[in-house]
Amino acid sequence: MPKGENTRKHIVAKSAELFNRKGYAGSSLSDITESTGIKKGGIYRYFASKDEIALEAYQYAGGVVNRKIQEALERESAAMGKLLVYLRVYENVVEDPPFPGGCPLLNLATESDDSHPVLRERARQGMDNVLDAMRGIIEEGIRNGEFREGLDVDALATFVLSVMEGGIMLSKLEGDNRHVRKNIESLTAYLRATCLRDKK
Amino acid sequence: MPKGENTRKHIVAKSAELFNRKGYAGSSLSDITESTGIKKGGIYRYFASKDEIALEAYQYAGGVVNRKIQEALERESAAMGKLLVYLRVYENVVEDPPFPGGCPLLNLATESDDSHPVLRERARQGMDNVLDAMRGIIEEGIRNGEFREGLDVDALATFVLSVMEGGIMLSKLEGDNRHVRKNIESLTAYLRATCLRDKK
DNA sequence: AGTAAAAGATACCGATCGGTATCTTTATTG
DNA sequence: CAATAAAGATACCGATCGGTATCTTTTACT
Repeated sequence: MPKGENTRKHIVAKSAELFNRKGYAGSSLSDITESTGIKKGGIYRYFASKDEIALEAYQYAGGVVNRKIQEALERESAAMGKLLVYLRVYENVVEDPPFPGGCPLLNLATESDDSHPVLRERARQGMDNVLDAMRGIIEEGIRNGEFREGLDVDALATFVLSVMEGGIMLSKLEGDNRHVRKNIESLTAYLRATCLRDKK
Repeated sequence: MPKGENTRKHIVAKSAELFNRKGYAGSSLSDITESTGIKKGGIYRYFASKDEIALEAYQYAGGVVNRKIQEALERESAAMGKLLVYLRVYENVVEDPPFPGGCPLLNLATESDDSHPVLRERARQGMDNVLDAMRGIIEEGIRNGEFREGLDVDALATFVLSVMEGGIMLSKLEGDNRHVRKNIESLTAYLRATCLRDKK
């Protein structure tokens, strides 16, 4: 374990917070040197460009959030409970988000979709991963009889992720978790009313 | 009507496209001079700072979208139809958004919430306006018997706006309108199942 | 047509941008 | 402990940033 590996990880971790808070264009190399305590010379030893840092940073941020989701998923058995986990992780976005700055996917997607193809591709991968995971949960739910058959799996995954991301945006903007929380309730009602096999 | 008024509007209109596509931090004064064809000297005659341009630009972009929504609302009589209008306006976000760059509220909110208090305040106003309008539609729906009584008005407005914004984000990122479209169907099912008084 | 005011272009400001070359310090290894 | 390599700081690069002072052109009014 070479000495510099820790430095590299430190740069990635600190930059990830910066990028996720202030965006790619809104974060400068000087911001990075300031928050890491490492001068430019030290940073460019490990990364070839700001893009390269950002790519790893968002990967890292996504990984942190994903780990927390996986942990919470293990505590759920029902498919419905698992889908709701994605929203519950952001239940306290305002004061205690799973990663500082909120949802990395939301932040990266909205910033990059019209301007930065490379970062956009990273965002798209993140989206695909989440949608895939959700589809797996839904299909499992259908297989074991929790969800009705004939359910539009793609549409439900899209719906859950949309409600989650939209709620995060609103709650962060208002500075109040009520939007995410109300969405958890509304989505619960939706799943009960139109997805469950035996309506309880 | 002084000559310069047109110039001013021209600057606002062009800057709005820029900001909504590439963000506030991602758009430079040079970008504005380039897209407007007006040099810096001309621009700073009408605006004191980049912030001031951005403020008016997002106001303008929101106004354009809002006008299209109002027009579509007039063609709907039922509350449910009216709520769905907000999503339908973005039915073709990818190739034909109501404003270039997608939803100004979504873009401004995600960029400004952790970094730019002034722009964030503008975004919050936009959010409040939309939620207010939706609440009005819902209350009207309850009053005339279309929606059941006891409906959580705030929660429903939050839910509709969340599904809309989340779908826009996903569709823009994937470059495919399917997310917004599927959300229209899912939301329709939700409204039918849990909000309508007489389930049809 | 002449004149004053409004509009806009040119040229410049210091600061910061992303990035690099080079030097010094710190670790690692024989 | 000396030699060597890895790590990081310093100092600099040209370009661009947001913003301004000044000059020229166009427009409007008498």
